[in-house]
Amino acid sequence: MERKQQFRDYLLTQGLKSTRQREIILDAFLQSGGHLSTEELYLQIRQQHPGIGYATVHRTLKLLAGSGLAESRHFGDRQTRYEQCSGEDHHDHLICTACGAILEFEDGDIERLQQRVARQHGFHILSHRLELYGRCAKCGPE
Amino acid sequence: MERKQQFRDYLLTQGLKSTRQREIILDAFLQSGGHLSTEELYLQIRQQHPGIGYATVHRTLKLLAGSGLAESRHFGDRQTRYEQCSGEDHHDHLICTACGAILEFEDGDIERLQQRVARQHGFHILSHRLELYGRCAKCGPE
DNA sequence: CTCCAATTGAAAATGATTGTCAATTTAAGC
DNA sequence: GCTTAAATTGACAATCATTTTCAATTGGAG
Ligand SMILES: [Mn+2]
Ligand SMILES: [Mn+2]
Ligand SMILES: [Zn+2]
Ligand SMILES: [Zn+2]
Repeated sequence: MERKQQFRDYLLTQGLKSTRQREIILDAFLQSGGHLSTEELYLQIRQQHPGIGYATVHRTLKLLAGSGLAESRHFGDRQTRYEQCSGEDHHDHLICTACGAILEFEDGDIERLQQRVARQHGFHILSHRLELYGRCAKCGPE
Repeated sequence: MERKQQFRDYLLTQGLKSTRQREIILDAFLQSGGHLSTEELYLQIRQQHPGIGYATVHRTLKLLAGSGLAESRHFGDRQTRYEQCSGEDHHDHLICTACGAILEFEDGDIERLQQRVARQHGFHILSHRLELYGRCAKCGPE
C-alpha cells in the first residue's frame, strides 16, 4: 500500500498524473513477482483490462523503474525484464541455462571485493551486474 | 597465425568452407583489438573491401565465437559486441558510464567466491558475467 | 574438371522498443 | 461543479539490431 503511495509521490514530483491505467499496471506489477518482460505483463493485464495498450504498459514500467519501485534487468536474451526492488537491498542472479530458472543471491564478500577492484583502477562504482550461468540443482551438472 | 589455422580447423570440423571473405573478416578482427560491434567491424572492413556485406560480417563473427576465437559481450546498450579471447583466460569489465571507457580485470578471489555461492545453491556454473558500471579515474567521481 | 553443397550479398523479415498524433482524461484554478 | 491547459492514452508507424530469404556464385571433394 505504501508502495502505491511511493509511486504517486514520484509522479507528483515529476509533474506527472495518476491515471486509472497506471494504477492498474502498478497493481498487476506488484502482485506478480519474478522477472517480467513488458510482453508478459501486458498479456496478463489484458485478461482483465483489454483496453490497456502495450505502449502504456511499456511506458509505465519505465516510470516504475524511475520511481525506484522496479529495476530493469537484461539477461541473455534481448528483452528487458523488470522486477520489484525494495529500496536498499540488492541481489544478483544464478540463471539455469537448461530450465530457465532464476535464483537470487546476495554476497557481501563479493561486493567488497568489487570495491577493491574498483579502487585498484581508480574507478567509482555506481552499479554492477553479476550473473552466474549454469545448471541448477534440479537439472544436474550435465 | 595459428589463430587463423584454428579457425580453418574449426570450419573443417563443422563441414564449412574457408572463403576469401571469411579470411578477410578474420584478419580485420584479429588486427583490431577492443570490443567491436558488428557495425563497427563492417564499416572498417568496407574501406578496403567494399564488396563484403553486412550479413557476412555478422555470420562470420558468430562463427568466430563458435570457434573460440571470439567471445560475445552484451553491455548496457542493445548491440552485441565481440572481443578476441585467448583460450583459457577470462576477464570481466569496468565500464565508465560517462566516457564509455572499458577497463578489464581479473580477480581470482571473486571467482572463488562465485563458486562458493554456486555450491550453496547446488548450482554448477558454466559461465558468468560481472560488470562494474561507474566513473573512471579520468571522469572523476561525479 | 564436375558437381553439389556451402556461401554470399541484397533485400526483406523479424522482434523488441520507441515515436507520433488525434482523441481523451486529469487535476489545477476558478 | 465548470473550464481549460497540459498530460496521457492507444493504435499505429518508425526505428534499430539482428536474422532470414533467395538467386547467383564459389569452394573443394571426388
Ligand atoms: Mn532478481
Ligand atoms: Mn574485454
Ligand atoms: Zn535448471
Ligand atoms: Zn570515463
